[in-house]
Amino acid sequence: MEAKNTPKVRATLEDVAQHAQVSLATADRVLNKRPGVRAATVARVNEAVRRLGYRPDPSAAKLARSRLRRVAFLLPAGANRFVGLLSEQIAANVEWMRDQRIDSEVLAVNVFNPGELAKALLAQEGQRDAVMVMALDHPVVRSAIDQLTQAGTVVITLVSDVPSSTRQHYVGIDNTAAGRTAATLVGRFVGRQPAKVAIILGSLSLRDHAERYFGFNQVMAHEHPHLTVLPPLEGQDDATRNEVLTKELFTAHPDLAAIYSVGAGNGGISTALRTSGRAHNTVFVGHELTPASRTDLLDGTMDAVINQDAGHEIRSALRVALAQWSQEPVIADQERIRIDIYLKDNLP
Amino acid sequence: MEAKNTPKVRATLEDVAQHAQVSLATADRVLNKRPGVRAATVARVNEAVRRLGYRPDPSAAKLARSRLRRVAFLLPAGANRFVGLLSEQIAANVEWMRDQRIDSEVLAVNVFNPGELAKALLAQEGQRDAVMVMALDHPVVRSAIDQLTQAGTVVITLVSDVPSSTRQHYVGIDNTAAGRTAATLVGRFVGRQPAKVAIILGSLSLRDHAERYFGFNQVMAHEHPHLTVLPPLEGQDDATRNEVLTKELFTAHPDLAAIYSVGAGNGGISTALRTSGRAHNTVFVGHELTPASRTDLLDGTMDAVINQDAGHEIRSALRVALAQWSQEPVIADQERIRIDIYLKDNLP
DNA sequence: CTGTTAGCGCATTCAA
DNA sequence: TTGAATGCGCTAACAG
Repeated sequence: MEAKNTPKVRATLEDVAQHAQVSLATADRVLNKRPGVRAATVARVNEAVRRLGYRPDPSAAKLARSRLRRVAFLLPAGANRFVGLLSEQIAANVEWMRDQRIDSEVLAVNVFNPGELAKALLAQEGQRDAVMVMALDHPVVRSAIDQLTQAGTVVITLVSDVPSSTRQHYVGIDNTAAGRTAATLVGRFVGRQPAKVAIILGSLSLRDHAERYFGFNQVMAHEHPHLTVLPPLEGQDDATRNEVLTKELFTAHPDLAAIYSVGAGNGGISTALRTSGRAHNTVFVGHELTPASRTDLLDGTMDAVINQDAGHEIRSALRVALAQWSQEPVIADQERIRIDIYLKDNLP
Repeated sequence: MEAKNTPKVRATLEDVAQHAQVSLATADRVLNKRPGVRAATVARVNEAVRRLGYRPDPSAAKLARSRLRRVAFLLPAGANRFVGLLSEQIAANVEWMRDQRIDSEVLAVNVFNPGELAKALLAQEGQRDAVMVMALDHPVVRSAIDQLTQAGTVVITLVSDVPSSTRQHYVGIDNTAAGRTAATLVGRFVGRQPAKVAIILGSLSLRDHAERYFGFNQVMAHEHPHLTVLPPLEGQDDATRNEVLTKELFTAHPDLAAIYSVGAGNGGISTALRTSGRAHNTVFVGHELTPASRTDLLDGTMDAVINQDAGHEIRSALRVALAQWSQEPVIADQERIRIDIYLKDNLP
């Protein structure tokens, strides 16, 4: 059961250099893709790397490196609980980042304005080794991302993807699957009798919201045809607006059986449910585990919360960046962000 | 938003030594709790560590260390799918372990025999820096664990805990909560009409099974009183036995509404459900995501799978050990093993 | 009980 | 375009 295929004594860059008949410095140059080495030499070194199964020792590399890698997190400005969690997790990982020779900074950006976001992105060119961005999927933003990656900056999209861009990686959940998951929960919790289901979301122009909505409808249509899905209501992720929308919903559809909240601002929905005395007989499924949604889950106002772990997302983004810079290995299934389902019973 | 409280330039052991007026070697001795230093000197060094906010650089420490830390994984012998997943994950992490100066070995033990397990544990004394064990909670085992930790070996229980022992850490889920989670799923999926629910488990003498059973009953009794929970059936985690038990269940209770499978051997239950044509109208909730349970979920035979991520458990155990040995930081919420709920829609 | 010293494997000047 | 030399922060062997 032991790892017998990996040699007990690891090849060093020095070994590679010897086998390739070059100096340590040259070997290092080709390893780190630095210019100023003849093509033939590059080939020789790479061949030696292959033959020896060389992989750099991350510890040695970090110790020797003087310069810190600079990374920027571009997060939406404004008070969104989930974004707050992301910031907290960034803060919680500064020590670890120091150990990894990473220096990070959080920049608040008005994400809803594509122009501003693009400007903020472009301002990072040359300033950072990586930028992690919770982006709006818009042509202007896409092109800014592309320009950044051209310039050699690692770009990682966070939570909401910009799939058509050249970003190196997306860290976040599959939002269509998340929508489907919500639908199954709602469908099974409501039961077999015909009923109405409402959807409240921030805006259909947000990629993640649109995808969740799509997934939700898919499953509803195919697997729960006895349930009627009402037209989606856009509350701009605002609790106050959501509260109003929810109340209107109740008057228009006294027989409403369930609500799926796609975005933020769940507090408003909870309030409406509670004040109207319908908290326990309306199925309410929403996203993101926060102190508020946790309470709602425990007191029965919410029935399930679908979550993406902010801590995992931050660490994953960082690990992926590290892997891009060096030749460090990435454990694929460790970097897959899961769609967590929380009931009152399995809260962390 | 930047980390302004942590100094840009990190204190080194050398700095600590200077401030404490000792040599590097002595500083290192007290840092690593090695003997042969006067109490007064120890105090001076520790004071300097505190004042400077010193934390060792893990990269430097790993680079300098020649000896590998030796860890043993003691896993149940015999073909259990989940245990297989654990082994796979160990294998998948050998590269990473090498980077961390860890050398691991997997030992198959007959876990159901306390004497054998204890013997295997004791055999590790002096041989390993840490042992990760999927243990049976039994006095003989507990005392073996205690003896190991006395000897300075880090012991980490995996998947099933031995709480009364002096093991440094438990890596696994809260099984009572997992049982509660299962109950809520079953309760909500079955609906409001009175019905019967069956429980199949490996053995009530296994701590994790007993805890899940307990949690399940708790929630059933308090929140779903209209559901009748039948006496638990013990199938020894064996698929064949479970199939027989399930068939007997159907003849004895033609109106059975749900089955909660606490342990392994779900294949037998699925087979019984399918051959009797009840796969889609019996709620079936079980544990551990394997290729088989994944299929059952997708074809509707299973309704939910409660999982603990084998990969996370292995990496967590390793990280915790690393933290015990050195002063490396542990990110608490990263080490909490979550109770994952999988429906057909959020499969990874 | 304490100090001196020599690397660990790589990044990074500075020369050639 | 390439090489030699230095040092990152720590561990560990060796001296006293």
